[in-house]
Amino acid sequence: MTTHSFTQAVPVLTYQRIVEQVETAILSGEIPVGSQLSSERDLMVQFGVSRPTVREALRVLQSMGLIEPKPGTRGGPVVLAPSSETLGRSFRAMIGTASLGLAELVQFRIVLDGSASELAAVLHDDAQLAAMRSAVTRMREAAEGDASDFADADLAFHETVWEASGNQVLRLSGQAVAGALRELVRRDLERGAAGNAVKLDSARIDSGLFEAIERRDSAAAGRIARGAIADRFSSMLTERERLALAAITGA
Amino acid sequence: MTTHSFTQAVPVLTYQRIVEQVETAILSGEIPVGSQLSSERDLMVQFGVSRPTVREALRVLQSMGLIEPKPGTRGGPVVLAPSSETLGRSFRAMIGTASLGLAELVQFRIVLDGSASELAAVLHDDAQLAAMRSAVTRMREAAEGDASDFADADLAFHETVWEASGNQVLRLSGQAVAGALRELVRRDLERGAAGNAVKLDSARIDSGLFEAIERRDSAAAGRIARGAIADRFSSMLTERERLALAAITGA
DNA sequence: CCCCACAAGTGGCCTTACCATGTATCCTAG
DNA sequence: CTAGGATACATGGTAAGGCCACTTGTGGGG
Repeated sequence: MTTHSFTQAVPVLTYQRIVEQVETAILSGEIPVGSQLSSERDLMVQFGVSRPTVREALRVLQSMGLIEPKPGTRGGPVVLAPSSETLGRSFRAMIGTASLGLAELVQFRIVLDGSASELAAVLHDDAQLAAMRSAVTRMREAAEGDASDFADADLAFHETVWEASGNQVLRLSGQAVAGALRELVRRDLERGAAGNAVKLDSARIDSGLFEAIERRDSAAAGRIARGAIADRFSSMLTERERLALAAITGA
Repeated sequence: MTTHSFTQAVPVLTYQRIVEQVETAILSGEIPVGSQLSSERDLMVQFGVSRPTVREALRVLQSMGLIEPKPGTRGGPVVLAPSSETLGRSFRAMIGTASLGLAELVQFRIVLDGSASELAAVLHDDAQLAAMRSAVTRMREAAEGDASDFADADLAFHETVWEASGNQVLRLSGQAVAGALRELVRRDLERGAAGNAVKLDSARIDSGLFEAIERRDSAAAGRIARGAIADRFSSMLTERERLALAAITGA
């Protein structure tokens, strides 16, 4: 018996082949951004398939953020400039569908925020520094006032830190995980008296983080950012989970 | 003139509304992973639309990695467990269209691998340790042999580290970014004589990482993992990008 | 008891068709 | 000659109906 390695004989879906052809053509630059493909009716003769099949392929490409429909004469799908939107959606989908424990999200957030703060300390510019300063000020002002104002300022501060890190991936994944966490702890923040103390604490810590970034102290910025999140959520974790956190907070 | 804030009057595409409904139902956990939706023919009466419209919506959900078609009696779209595949595709798409720099991806990988290694050092169990040991051994054996064997062992090693970190988000994100990077450096690894040296280096480094994890030295594991990736890709980065890397490698 | 053939249901794909809308052209009024 | 608008055409969005290959479940025969 000759052992010959055969290749899989799975049927290749026709709409998928259209997606692949167009996708590689776009990613390789063969089809430049801003140009437009033939209309659905033209594509259906070019590929030799029916219109619904062409449309399914175009929908997939559209959901990948590669094209956008454009009606009218001289219309046709236009090739889009790549956007970070789909990447963020992928993160959200992954976090949303993965049945995640709070500890995993907290760990991930610590990792992201810590690194982003380290990078921001080295790479920030004046405008970003000003934005951070204003956000910290707003946090302090809102610490005893409306919870949503405070949350907005808090979010704006971290948003700027992510931006100052100069890394889109950090920013997008940070947004995704922060959003998921916010959902989980909403009740925790709103329950009465303890709220103000927590907010004052957060304001003080973020203030310290800001100063570390301002003096470009990368190590301190990372340490503060990591510790802040660990403290913020430690009361909601088990002993074992707190122990694991120690490994990445560097404390 | 009364300034009343009107809401956008853009027509909402029907297939898009189906996508949104199903998406939120899945992401909120209302439809559990592993279960299956009604068949296309049932969905088309539930939503009161035609089958092509249902199919377009299902294609989009499929391209997001949320569902998978399943033919046959008692069939219907099944809700998938989260995968790193779509996230990796988003990375590759953004790299391909040059809206994401290699440096950002490398930074992200350093952050993820470093933290995963720190966690793995603290949290690993015996089975995972054995798997890592075997992978490292296979790497050494394949260092002078087939490139794909080596890559497989290398991948298996890091896979186990991610798993040992006990954090699904880290694992999925790590897989995604590693997959995207692997695509980019494939040529780099295969080009002739330098290949073996690179592979021997990698094997030696991973071996050191393994030992650090084995003796539960979290700090060392993180340092080695970060340095390994920084070294591996430093030749593909600019001077300024290498400088930013220093902020997160802790070197 | 096991195995296999058959029936039913599913996704994949096609054909045809209609509608609302966006674009371009041309024709008219100034 | 120009500016404006009405008209015709092409585009995407959606619907209805139908065929095929394949997967699955089940019941009948060994």
